[in-house]
Parts: sequence; structure tokens; C-alpha cells
Amino acid sequence: MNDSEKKVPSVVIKRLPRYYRYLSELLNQGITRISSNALSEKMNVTASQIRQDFNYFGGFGQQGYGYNVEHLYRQIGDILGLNDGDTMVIVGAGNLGMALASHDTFEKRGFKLVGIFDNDPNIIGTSVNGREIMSVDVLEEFLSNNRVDIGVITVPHSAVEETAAKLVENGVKGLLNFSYMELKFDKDIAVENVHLSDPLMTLSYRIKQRKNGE
Amino acid sequence: MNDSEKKVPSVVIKRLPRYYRYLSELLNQGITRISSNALSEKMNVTASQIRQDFNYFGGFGQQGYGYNVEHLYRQIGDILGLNDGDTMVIVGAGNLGMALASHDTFEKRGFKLVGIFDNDPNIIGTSVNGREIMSVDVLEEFLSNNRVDIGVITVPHSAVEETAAKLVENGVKGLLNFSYMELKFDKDIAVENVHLSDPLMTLSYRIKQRKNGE
DNA sequence: TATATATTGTCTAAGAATTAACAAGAGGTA
DNA sequence: TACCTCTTGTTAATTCTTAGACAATATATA
Repeated sequence: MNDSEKKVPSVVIKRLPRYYRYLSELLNQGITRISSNALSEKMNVTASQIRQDFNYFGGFGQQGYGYNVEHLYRQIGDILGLNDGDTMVIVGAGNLGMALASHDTFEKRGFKLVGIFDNDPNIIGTSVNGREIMSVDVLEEFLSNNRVDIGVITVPHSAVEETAAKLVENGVKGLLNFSYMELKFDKDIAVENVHLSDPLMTLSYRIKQRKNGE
Repeated sequence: MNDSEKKVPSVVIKRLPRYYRYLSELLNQGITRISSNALSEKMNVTASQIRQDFNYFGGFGQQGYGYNVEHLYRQIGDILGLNDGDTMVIVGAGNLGMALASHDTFEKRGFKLVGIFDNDPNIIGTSVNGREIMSVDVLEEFLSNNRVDIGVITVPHSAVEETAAKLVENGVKGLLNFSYMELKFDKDIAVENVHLSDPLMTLSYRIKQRKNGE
């Protein structure tokens, strides 16, 4: 029943986005309340885990009633910091950068794309999703003039370190890195490394298991 | 020392792609042998975990020597099924589908893209990465005429279920699903759901922690 | 209002995963 | 060759995570 006393395990944090997505779906369906049991069936996890997870943050439910979907959704959003209006830039307007720039889910989750940068003269000045692609040459200037919380890195392998350094030196607090080289920074900078081929590889493993009659 | 006797925990499987990437990097650097200790420093995990992970598959090292990088790389590739020549199709040639189609990492990891499909007449017939985009109308026909192991789903939310059903009914063994709605199938079909905004949300959480002076 | 039902928050037990420790054996060196 | 060093594979201890159980308490109902 007490916030912020016990340290929240990172397995729990990693599960929050999933709860958030399911709750968003329930909201869309007009469902206003749900019990841990009903949610557990939808999500294929145990009700106990759901209750325990929520209780790391103080417990949002009511005995005999369950959870109010909208309230719970807001609370988890708050915990995740989705209501802070975090801004982000994308560096690297290749295929992946472009895809992310036009990916509406980011905005739906409360993130605001404020700039997209590339070094290719052929695409600088063109638009994606109503936003003009700027030159990386003006990235640092842009960062000093605008508060940017998150840098999304979709540049080629060889340019990752330099890009990351520029972003961090100019005040960005978190990096979402899509290059296959993993970035590390001291602990005041948050980094998430995303490797698109990893799930494909585990998928391959599981297909192989099934073939061999697991 | 004994393969396939003890069941391999899925946490271990999830770590294999990461080992694979690091080993690939070592190979590129011409490093031929490495100890669990040296690898642990590079990867920021414990040496004990590395040895224990590898031992689920029988142990690939030699006392007093360490691990042969190339051998280890091959072995992990085999375990993951990356040397089986798995084929895949991408359904949905929007921004994300296009990005994945031109993502060279997939090929580098041993997957072969054999087709890409969309329902938009304006892009059907155009090319991405030297490959012509086909109509979803011929997807089923294509699947009956070609062995396709993996279906990558990058269609809009509303078309996910239908697309998945078509793929599975026509013999695809695994699905890589990028829609925010999670897919479930009975256990003879392997499914990996990828949610691009999830790491962004956990990143947001960690930024917030730092702000509040964690 | 009284009672039955539902459902949480929390405590405890069980199970998994990680780390630590170390004997056994290979490689390197004098 | 003999000895020292390195490093694995493996067992044991510890820590973390999940699941189970239940008292407490709210809602719903008669």
C-alpha cells in the first residue's frame, strides 16, 4: 500500500507497456471496469501477477469491484511518464527512420516528434508526414534551441557512436537505438537498444523445435 | 554435457541472438578465441551465465583455452536454425514493410525474402530492393506454389487477423507480427509479436526516474 | 438492513534464474 | 617433462520471480 518504498523490479516495468496496450483496447471497446481475473484471461497471465504488479505502485483497485479501466490506464501512463509530453527527434531518414516517423503509435503514446535529420542531400528538404527533413549539420543547433528528451537513432552502423555522442552532449536524456551495435552510456542517460532481427531469430528457433517434434 | 535432455528455459533462448551478434562482431574483428570472462566484460553479463547458457546445449569450450569464436558462432546459428535457409514473405508494404524489406540484417542472419505483398493498386507492381510488390490477391496462390516458412505481418490493425489466417492456412510455420494487437495460435504455429512503442515507453519510464533523482 | 458474493491487497510458499565456487583438465612454459 | 596458469563444466548457494492462499472489505441483492 506504499508507493516508491520497495524498488520496482525491471521485469515489472517491462510488463507495463503491455498492460497499457490492453487497457487502451478495453477503453476503445467502452469497457469501464475489469477484474484482475478477467484481465488475466485476456492477457494470458495469472491474476496474481497482475495484482502484484499493480501493487508495486500502490494498488489501483477496489475490493469487490475490480479496477476502473480509465483510471488504471491513466495511472500506468503516469508511471511510464507518457503524460509528460516528451519530445523526440529521429536521426537517420532511411527506410526505418521514415517508417518510424510515420508510425502513428508513437504520437498515440504521448511522444511528440519535433525533428527528423539525415545527411543525404537528396532527401534533405523533402517531407515525411508533413515534416521537413533537416540536415544533420544543423542537429546540434536544433538541440540547443529546442528541448528534446529522446533521440531515436536509425543511422547506419558506422555513424551510430558519433550520432549518439552529439545527442547526449546536447541534452537528450534517452536514446532509442536501432543499430545492431549496442550503445552504453553512464547511468544518467537511458538507452534502449532495439534489434529487429532478434525476434526473427527466436522465431526461427521455435519453428525448428516444432519441426523436430518438440 | 548432454544435449536436449534438460529443457532450455526461454530466457536462455532469448539471449542467444545477442550472443550471436557479439560473436559476429568478434569474427569481423578477426578474433579467433575468447574466454567466457572476456566475453562477459564486453557484453556486460556474468561469465557464469555465459558458461551456463552454453552448457544447455552441450558446452562448446575447452578448459584452459576458452571458446573458438567461429565454432561457437556456427553452433549458435545452428541452434537458432539460421542455417536452414528459412524463407519469408512480408505482407503489408507500407513504410514499415518497406523498411524491413530493405533491411539487410535479415539476409545477413540467413533469412531469405521471397515475396512482398500489398493491397494498394498504386504500389502493386513497383519495386523495393529489386523485388516487385505483388497483390495480396495472389498471396494464397503464391504460398501454395512456394515453400514459405515465415510470414511477416505489417498490415494495418484491422487486417491482421485475416492476413494471419491466410498465412497459417497455407503452410507458414511462424509469424512475426508488428501490429499492436497480439496474435495467438495453437502451439504448432510459432508467433513473435513485436511492439515498437514498448521500448519507447520503458525508455520514458527510465527518463522519468532519472528526473526524479533515482 | 442483513447477507451473500466478488475481488482486492498482501503474506507465504514454491519455483526459476542467477551468481558463486571449485574440481578437473587443457595449454603454455621453463 | 613437470609445473604452473588458465578456463571450462558443473554443483551449490543465493537471489529473484511467480503462483497460491486468504483475510479484509467493498458491492450487489433480497
